[in-house]
Amino acid sequence: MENRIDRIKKQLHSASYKLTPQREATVRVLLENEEDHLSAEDVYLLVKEKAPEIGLATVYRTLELLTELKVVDKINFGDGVSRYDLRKEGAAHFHHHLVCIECGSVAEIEEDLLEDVEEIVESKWKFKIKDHRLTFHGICVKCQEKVDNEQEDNSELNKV
Amino acid sequence: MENRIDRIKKQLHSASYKLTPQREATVRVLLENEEDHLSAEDVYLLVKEKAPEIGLATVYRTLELLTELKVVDKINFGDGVSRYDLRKEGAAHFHHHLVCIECGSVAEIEEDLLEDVEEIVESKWKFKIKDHRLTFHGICVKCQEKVDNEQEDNSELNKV
DNA sequence: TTTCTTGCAAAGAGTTTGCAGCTTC
DNA sequence: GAAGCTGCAAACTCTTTGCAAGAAA
Repeated sequence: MENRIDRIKKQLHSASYKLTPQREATVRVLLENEEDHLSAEDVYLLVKEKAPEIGLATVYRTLELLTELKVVDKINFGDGVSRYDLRKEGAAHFHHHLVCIECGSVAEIEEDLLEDVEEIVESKWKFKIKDHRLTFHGICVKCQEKVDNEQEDNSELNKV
Repeated sequence: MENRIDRIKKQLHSASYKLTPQREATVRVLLENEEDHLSAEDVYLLVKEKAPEIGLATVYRTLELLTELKVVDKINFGDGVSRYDLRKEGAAHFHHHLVCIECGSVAEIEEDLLEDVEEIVESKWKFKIKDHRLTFHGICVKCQEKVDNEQEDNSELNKV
């Protein structure tokens, strides 16, 4: 993890920004919660635990900065808040998401899967693709099992 | 177009809603600007031309209603505003978008293209897909040509 | 010193809500 | 006249900005 911090520090420096304590605390929170899709507010609350004097505006400014440097990706699942997702190192493409419409959980797909599709789009629409956003909305395994169990329960009840 | 209004009217009725003059005006604006990706404000301004007394809140309420009935899809290209996109009749899947990072134009792709990908996702991640959002960010044909011309201009200049 | 960065508070943008009045059945 | 719908204004949420003070080069 320290290496990643160092690399991010270099990225900041090469764009003439500093890795201030506030920025570092913010980056650490993102690294420690890599699996989650935190909103600015979420990040703020977590950073506050390490650096209580930090202001929400600083968090917003840092997240904006990290987005600009492509350290994180700003995503939006349609719930009115922007979320920030650490970009995997060396990942050529932005990963995809599976959003469960039952429980709201968000899973990530690292695999590209879009190579063929992008090829078609570039040749057929003459569109030079730089980035993509792919989100599937549906029902996660857990919620599917939940429904199955309920149906089972109901049939049990009907027997009685 | 009248048929589509009629069908939307029926959809509303079957959910016990009425097609009031304000709602009809809103739907007509959406039909007349099917190619665009209007924000609530955009819709409001256009509706005001037909029905000047309409309020912004009514437009928001109508768009929410239409989203609920799946007449329109609410989308977000990350610029802070929600946009509303009329769902194509009979379209099994939500269409895709090509957003130009130069000029901001948004083109639509009707083709599904994701059949194979969805199959993989459903079997490998056991995720029951209900809907998807796919947006490519890149450079549209026009802006590519613009860049080409500029480069040409520059080389012309260099000659002199 | 000069430049960058921060925290705070205020402002801004987009959206939602409460409510009284108006329609419609 | 009950139920649904509307316009208006106020409220709310998320995000950005202005500014004086602080930290770093």
